[in-house]
Amino acid sequence: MTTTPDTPTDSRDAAARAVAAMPTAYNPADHEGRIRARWDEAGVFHADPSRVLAGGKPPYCVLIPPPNVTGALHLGHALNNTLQDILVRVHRMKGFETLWMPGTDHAGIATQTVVEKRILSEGGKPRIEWDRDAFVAKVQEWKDEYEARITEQLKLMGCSCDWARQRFTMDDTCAAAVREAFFRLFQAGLIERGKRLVNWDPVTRTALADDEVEMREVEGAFYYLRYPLCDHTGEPATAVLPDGSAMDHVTVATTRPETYLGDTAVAINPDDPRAPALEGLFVRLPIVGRVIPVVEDSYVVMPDPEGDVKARYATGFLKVTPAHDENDYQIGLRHDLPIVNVMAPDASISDKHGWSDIGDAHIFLGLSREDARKKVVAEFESRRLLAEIRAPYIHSVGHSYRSHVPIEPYLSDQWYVKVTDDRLAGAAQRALDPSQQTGASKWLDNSITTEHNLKFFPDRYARTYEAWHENIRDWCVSRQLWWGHRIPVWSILWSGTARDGQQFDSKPWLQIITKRGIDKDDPRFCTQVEGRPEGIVIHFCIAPGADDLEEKFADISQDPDVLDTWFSSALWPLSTMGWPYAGQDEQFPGLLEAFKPTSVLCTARDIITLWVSRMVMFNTFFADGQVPFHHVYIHPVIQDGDGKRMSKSAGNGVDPLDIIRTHGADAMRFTLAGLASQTQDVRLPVERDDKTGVNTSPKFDLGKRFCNKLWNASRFTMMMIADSASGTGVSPVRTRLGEPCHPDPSGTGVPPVREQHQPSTAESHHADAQHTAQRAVPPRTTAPSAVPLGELPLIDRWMLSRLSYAISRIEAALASYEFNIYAETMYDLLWTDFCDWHLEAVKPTVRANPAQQATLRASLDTILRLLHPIAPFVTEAIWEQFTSQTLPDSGTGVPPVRDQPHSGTGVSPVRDQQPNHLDDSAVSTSRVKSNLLCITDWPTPEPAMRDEALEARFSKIQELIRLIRDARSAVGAAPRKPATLHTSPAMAAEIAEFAGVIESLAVLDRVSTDEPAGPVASFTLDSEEHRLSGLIAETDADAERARLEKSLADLDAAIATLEARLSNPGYTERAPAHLVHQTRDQLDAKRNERDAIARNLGR
RNA sequence: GGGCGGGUAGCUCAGUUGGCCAGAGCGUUCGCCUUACACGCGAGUGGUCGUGGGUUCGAGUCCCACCCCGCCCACCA
Repeated sequence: MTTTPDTPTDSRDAAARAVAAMPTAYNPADHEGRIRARWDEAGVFHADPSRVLAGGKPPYCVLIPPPNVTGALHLGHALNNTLQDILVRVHRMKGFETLWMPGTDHAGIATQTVVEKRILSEGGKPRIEWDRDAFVAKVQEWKDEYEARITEQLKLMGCSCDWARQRFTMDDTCAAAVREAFFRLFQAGLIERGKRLVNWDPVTRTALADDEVEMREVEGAFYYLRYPLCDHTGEPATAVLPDGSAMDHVTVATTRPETYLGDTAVAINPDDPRAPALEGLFVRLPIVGRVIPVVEDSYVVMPDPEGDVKARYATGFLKVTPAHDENDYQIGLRHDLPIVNVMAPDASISDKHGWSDIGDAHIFLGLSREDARKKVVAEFESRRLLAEIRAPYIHSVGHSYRSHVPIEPYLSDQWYVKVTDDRLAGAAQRALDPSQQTGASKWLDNSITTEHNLKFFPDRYARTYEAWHENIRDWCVSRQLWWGHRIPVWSILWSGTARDGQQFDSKPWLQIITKRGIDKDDPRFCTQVEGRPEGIVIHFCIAPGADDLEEKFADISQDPDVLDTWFSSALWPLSTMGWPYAGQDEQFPGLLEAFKPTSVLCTARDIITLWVSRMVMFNTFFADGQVPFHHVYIHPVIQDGDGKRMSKSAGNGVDPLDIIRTHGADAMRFTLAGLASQTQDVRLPVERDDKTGVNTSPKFDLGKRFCNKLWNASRFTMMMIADSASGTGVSPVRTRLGEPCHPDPSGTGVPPVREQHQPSTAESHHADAQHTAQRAVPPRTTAPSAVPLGELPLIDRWMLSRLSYAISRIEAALASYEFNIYAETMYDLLWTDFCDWHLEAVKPTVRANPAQQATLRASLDTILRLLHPIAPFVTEAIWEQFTSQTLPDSGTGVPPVRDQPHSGTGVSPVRDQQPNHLDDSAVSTSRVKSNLLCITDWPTPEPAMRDEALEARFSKIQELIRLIRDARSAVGAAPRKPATLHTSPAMAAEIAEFAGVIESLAVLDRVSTDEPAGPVASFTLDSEEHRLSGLIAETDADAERARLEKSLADLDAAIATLEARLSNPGYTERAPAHLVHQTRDQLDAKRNERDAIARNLGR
């Protein structure tokens, strides 16, 4: 069955010429565009749910965290998407049906803000003067521009997204999901209207959610204001304190004097000794003239010079401004105080929003809060009512995360999602994997069953998630913006009493809808009634698609507000898959069934509260307790070299496209992957290129060099193969796979623990449901199966062992999302093991040894496969060459589309797909099926190939070679000057086992067991002395002497350490015997080495 | 104030359950255009592992306290 395909010799020669024609440096720009086009044409990134549903393939799905359409992608996006692409590509190669869903986020407030700014900077009119629809159209233009740009950037990075399914959080599909979700929540009583203090952004003039507020340290001041005491009529009054002194005013301390206009009380702690004297008294607000009570409230901090910050600054009297401070609002509720709002939505002082007793305070009207502060202070000072200013006072103040101005606590009517309900926060909390729950959560009612298999990587982030739900507050979802999903609620004010003098019944809405001819039992709407001073407001929420109902409400105004952008983001796992109409829409056949829950969410930690939590809450609510994803991988945040956040305005940002241009996409990806450790931040030193003005980082050079190294190692490998392939091209040696001729080195018959196949991320959580599918992915190997391991030269067996080790290590790293280990393993495998040792070792022999060529082929094959997810372009480019060389009859015109891989029995047609056999007929099969690396199989570790004993032997050899090179270098001998090694018979025999490798690598002309004649350079390995002759002339003896002196000193130090350890009775008595034994051996060895060197020094 | 992460070579970072002389890349020094790669090859130099205690025969690793840096949460008296 082992026929050799007849391969035209001239084709072989052509292949050899093609390899020779490869440039000596990898130039990414020569390849990336072409490779991208090939992927595109092959359509290999398009997921087909039917392949999952038919039971053939296990699913693997990743949802992109949709980038905001506010601007172009930055380096953080590059990291985020590189890591996702790595996961997706690995799983695609493993035979999973992979879906990476791309898309963008409309980013309501952020986008509206940047567009407003741009319009103004281009001389346009402010938003308020625009027609709403026209403005939204303008934003839409911006969105189209940036969506296209972002998509292009992702493609340039090599992201293997399913572009045909790209979504936008405000497209029709997502809009339908938003309407449906809102309606269902409304119906379930989880959405309600409330008049509360909200986080108000006076610049964008909208409410913000709690987590859209960022705290910033500001330098402020404490102002001490005097309020004259009076009685309830406003007549001046005095209080007599316990110490007998009289008091005609109170002094309040505040950082916000301008809010005094809205004060409706002054509070004192009931435990304050002065409290009884003030009982029943009032104060008169200066200028305003408002008479407000002194109330007792234990919230008030009593002054204490030794106490905390508050106590040190406190006077014991607290001005209470319910409309402009959350705590004051609470005090106001407790004491039933009036609420006086003295500000307009832009935070200027205004009497139009709930303030009528202006008095003489009209002088402040119209001022900004900043100017009002100055003026209030000045007016108090001129009236001798300013007791003191203590500055600076450093404190943190909430700022809008978009406009960056201080947040104004502002009383307004807003829509809230009651996330404090057990069905939302509770369900989200219970979704957490039990292994990551602290057990202390108030939400853990185990009588409610949900899927609980949401897992965080690294697991510490589970605590962030958990803590968030413990203290969560209702989510304000209405935004006073134009860019976003309009709230589907129509409201009407029902004023006064019903006709006929009757009180209206509990369902005034009945009259409203009856009048409109709407069936009261129509399930497509639901209502909520809100009591207000001016009457009753009835809110009608209309289900999506009920256009006739909307028409009937046409005379009632729809809520002008839009939803918080995170509302639609929270639905991302559902809306991207076509929920809620997935079943009825041709566009989404089987998507939800096939790919939900998704495999992993890959994001940065700042998004855990904003997004992750809300996705889980909504998903568990809308999808019967199902989690939206099994794993949440939180990757580090990239900072600049000084640990500062990268930002455009700070000028320390790095543009991914610049790096792709200068270094190539693969170089960027490799470097970024190497940064992705388990820590929370990583630093990337940023340097500015003075010529171009472009920011870059020396870190990316590593990736560039690495790609170049791969390119050249591949070139060399292919030359070695191509040269020799002009004969039969096939080894005469054939064997069966999986039958190691080499005895199991460990003697245990099992591979080391770490080498065992670990379930991949997706495999583990799909384990139950996808059991059958799992078996459909058969194991494969990287072994050059046609040659028995035992007949390969030792150096080749060593290389295969290193390959096997690398595969297992990468497998483990991927399972725990340790991308840096993956990258580092590839670096060591390619650079150190393959290039530095294996290629160098086989150079003299490989041309004449087909078995060694097979090893080279297997090595390159495995390296390309393993590296492809990190560096898809360069590996794919080399693969083109590699496969066409292996199969010179390429160009058949067969599209490089693989028909369903791994389908069927699981008995291994897969083996036929490996080009790494010596059996070229097998390779042909693969060639016909596909020559795209991105859909070629992922290597699995072959335990038989791992030979730890051999690796240990070769480590010793490597040490020997380093010592020889060191000696050569130290005595200043020419690098290529051959030397003779004089060694022990045992070592000579071991060297012989490696068949010339050592002689070649260490530049030896001979290995001898004889005594050397003439001057030598000597060194010791273990306790044996080795000498090199033919290297030094008498004149170099001084250098050799100096080198020996240094070795001697090092050895003396080591011996002292070991002796000290052994002279410690505690050590010899209590340490494990094998360690003590080992230490004794070491000491003996060091002493022997020392003696040998001393002898050579003539002592 | 509560929580989390970090402090290891000049720089950026690894260091798995405590156990040979603490590693890598970059930088730097010396020598090399050696049958792919000068984006390269070979060999060096370089560390009181933030500080102080403790546990242990043995601590970068475990415990306690403290000092810096960063992040998250809470807080405009």
